Amino acid sequence: MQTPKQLSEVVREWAEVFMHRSGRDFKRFMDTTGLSFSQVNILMRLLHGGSAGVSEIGEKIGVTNAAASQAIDRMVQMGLIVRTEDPQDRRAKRLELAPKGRDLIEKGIKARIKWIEDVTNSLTLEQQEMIISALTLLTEAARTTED
Amino acid sequence: MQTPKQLSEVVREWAEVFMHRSGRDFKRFMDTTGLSFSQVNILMRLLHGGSAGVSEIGEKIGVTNAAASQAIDRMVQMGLIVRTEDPQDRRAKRLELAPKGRDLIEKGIKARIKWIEDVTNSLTLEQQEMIISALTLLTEAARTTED
DNA sequence: GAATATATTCAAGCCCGCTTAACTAGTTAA
DNA sequence: TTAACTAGTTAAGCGGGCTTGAATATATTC
Repeated sequence: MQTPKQLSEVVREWAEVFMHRSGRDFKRFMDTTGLSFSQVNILMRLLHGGSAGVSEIGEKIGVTNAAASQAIDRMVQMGLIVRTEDPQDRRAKRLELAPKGRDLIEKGIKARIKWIEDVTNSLTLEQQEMIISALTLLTEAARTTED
Repeated sequence: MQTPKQLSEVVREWAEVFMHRSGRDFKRFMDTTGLSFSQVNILMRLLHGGSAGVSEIGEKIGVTNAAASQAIDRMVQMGLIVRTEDPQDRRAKRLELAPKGRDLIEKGIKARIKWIEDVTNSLTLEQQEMIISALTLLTEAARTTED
């Protein structure tokens, strides 16, 4: 067994547990907020990538511009997203998270990972330190290769 | 800054990156397989928890028994799930992943985490070892507190 | 064994997100 | 300044997953 193979195996098992457990929480989040799968995806993208245009978002989440426009419009009316005209190109709109939207999606993420905190609380400080180092490393590495 | 606070912060950032990146792949997986959000959830649950009954699954993924029954039936016809009568209670059905279904959902998971492998490949062996240890720890801890 | 409860399925209909196609407005270029 | 192109919105309609309520079959209880 080589290290790379072990690593991919470990990642796979971790992902399996993670996806399994966050699935139900994700559904509950959609139900309680009244947001669709695509809408949550949009909020996540805005949280992570800052501002963006309508068609850019549609392309990223895999729907038509029309669908993206509709999904966004609903969230603008809910006060989750701020839609302003792009001063450079007045055809285009610039979309950003409103404070309310940022708060909502961050709360959603927190709810989906709360069980991890519960799990890590039962570990020793040394183990927690190791996990901090490892996840920091992973996060930073991931951010250097953004899409 | 206490260690617990750092840890939760690190976990939150990691989760944010993870969810952001797997969102698009998840959508693509649904589109290419023709499966709904609930159906993927069901496959994930069967992969993780072994066999289960219809209403048990409905409850776990947050829909009515009727909805679960329908979603499952479609996947039985697709050959993804095996539905057999429970010998103990012939009213009940026992659902299990068919080999085809197991294969499909495992491929889906792999596709959703491929970017992690790409990311970790650029790390040193020592760093990889640390990540292996940390994720193994997390996975095992999570499994001791199953829902 | 009659009544009640449980597990699942069936049937009808609703709701909502998505797509296509048309439309508006603004930009670019000849 | 006209034509072609781009960004976004709007409108109409479709499809599919969901819910409710009834139906079927088996278990349990008295």
